[in-house]
Amino acid sequence: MNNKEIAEIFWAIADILEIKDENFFRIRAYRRAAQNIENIADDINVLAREQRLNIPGVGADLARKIKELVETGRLAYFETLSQSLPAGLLQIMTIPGVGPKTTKLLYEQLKIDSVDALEKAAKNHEIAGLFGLKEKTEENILKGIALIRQSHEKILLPEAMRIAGLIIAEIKKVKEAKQISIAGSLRRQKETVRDIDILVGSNQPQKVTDAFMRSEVAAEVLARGATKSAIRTHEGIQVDMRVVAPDSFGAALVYFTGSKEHNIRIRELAKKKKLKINEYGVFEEEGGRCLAGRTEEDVYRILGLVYIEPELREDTREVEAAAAGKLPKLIKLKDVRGDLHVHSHWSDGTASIAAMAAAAQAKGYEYMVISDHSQWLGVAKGLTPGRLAQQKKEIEALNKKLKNFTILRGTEVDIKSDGTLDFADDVLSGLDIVLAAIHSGFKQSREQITERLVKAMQNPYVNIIVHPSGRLINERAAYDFDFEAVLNTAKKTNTALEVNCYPKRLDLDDRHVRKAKEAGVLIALGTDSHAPEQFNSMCLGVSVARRGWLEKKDVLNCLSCKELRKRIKKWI
DNA sequence: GCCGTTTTCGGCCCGACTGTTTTCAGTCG
Repeated sequence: MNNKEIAEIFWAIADILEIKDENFFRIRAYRRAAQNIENIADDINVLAREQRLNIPGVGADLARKIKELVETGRLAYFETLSQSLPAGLLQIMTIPGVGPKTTKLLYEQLKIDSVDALEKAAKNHEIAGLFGLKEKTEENILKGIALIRQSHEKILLPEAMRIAGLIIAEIKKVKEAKQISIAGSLRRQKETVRDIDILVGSNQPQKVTDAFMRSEVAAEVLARGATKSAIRTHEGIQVDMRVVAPDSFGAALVYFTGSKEHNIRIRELAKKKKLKINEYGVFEEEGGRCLAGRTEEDVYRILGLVYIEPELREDTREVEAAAAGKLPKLIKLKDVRGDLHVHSHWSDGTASIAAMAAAAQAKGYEYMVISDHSQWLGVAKGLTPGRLAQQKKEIEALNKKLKNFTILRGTEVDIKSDGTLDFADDVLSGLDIVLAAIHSGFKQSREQITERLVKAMQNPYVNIIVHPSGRLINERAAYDFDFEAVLNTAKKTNTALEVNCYPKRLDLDDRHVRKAKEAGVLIALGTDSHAPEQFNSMCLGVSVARRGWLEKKDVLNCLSCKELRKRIKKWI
């Protein structure tokens, strides 16, 4: 049973307890634990086995429940609890606008125990007339059901940024909008987001809201209050906007950026200092004097914290680090000096090496690695050693012509299902840099896949393992492998691990990146570009790196070309 | 159910909008 599965059970327990109207704080405790279990990259099985379950929000009781789950695959408490309510009630609770109280009411009064039954009842107008419910609620329930039946995938970062950009452009036309910022999980640069949040500083909320509603992306108005409103776009994505006075913009930005857990943490901290923090500012508990609010920096400073970058605001020890002045100085896009993973039309890319080099140079890079696929990957026109030798001539000729730019000769060599590499050592030894990757056998056992990765890293010529977990967001889960074992070998063999910047990959993910840093393993950023415009996705990899607490020194391609060549040498 | 620079007991973040109400509960973020 993995972290995700155990977290799911805790989320479900919280929902059931909520329907049963149990103690709110007990419910919150389950949710907090679930969130934290999802936030760590450590394998919870290993932690449980080695008595290392010191996860925030997990006390003696939940640790015992985790152990039970890990050891038996079941949890007696959860099974008893689930049997006390129909499973369909949890589904009903996922309908927007329908919470635990309504779910309970519907079940007790009308025996509604599934989304289908609820839909039928709403259509037959059986709901209006129940205590506190009328026709409008029936309408909203039907709308909500339609919504959850659409495919409910979270959207990828670039798509969310595109939509946010269109709305911001519209709001910018309003001269009374003094400050505009994205907020929420999008500002924290999570790899996928469920909705888009926008914050505006203005003394004329009415005018700003009008512009928001007018935006061409708006398909439907979900809520419209004096300062807070929401729309749904044609793509079905919810966009929330909040307008506050410019003097409150910083406090509101902190509040609206979240995460929820981060907000709770700093509000608790404020309380200890006899302060109250809300979206309008930081106030003295007694007297209510406002001490900060205009900028985020002010808000954090009053709390005794240095500024915390949005990407770190996940309540994963960043508040403690900020209090101790030990936050990392996060890597920035402009620190990146080259791209370590680029394809050309020699394999499955669309452009020539020269065209790719020109695009990389336009990005201000000093170098790029041409890493076309190896022969085994037939679908990608993988190169034979013969064609690799021909490619060498082309690259050497280009390098002679190029000024202040170097094309490094590499390969993305396939790690075959038996763990051997697709090129012999004498082929690999002739290259500047070697990337290795798994492209097949995703369903092999944890031991087999771990062994393949470890074996590849032990090869004296392999410098980087690319897209190490093999996941495709919303499409394919990562294959199962022992990440700690991979880190240990990476450290021992001076092998870097990639953050692949392709929007659907972002692999490693932020949690694993942070573990890699803690283990002293270098990270390589590679766009995996197959066309010139794909160099743009470097910013996504940088976001993952930032969310993983990386600094410039943790990233291989923040080095100059010369330093890079030195740094990747293997000593085994 | 968790947790401790007041505490091992008694706290636990804060406010807006909707739909239903005549002052609020439920839901959401």
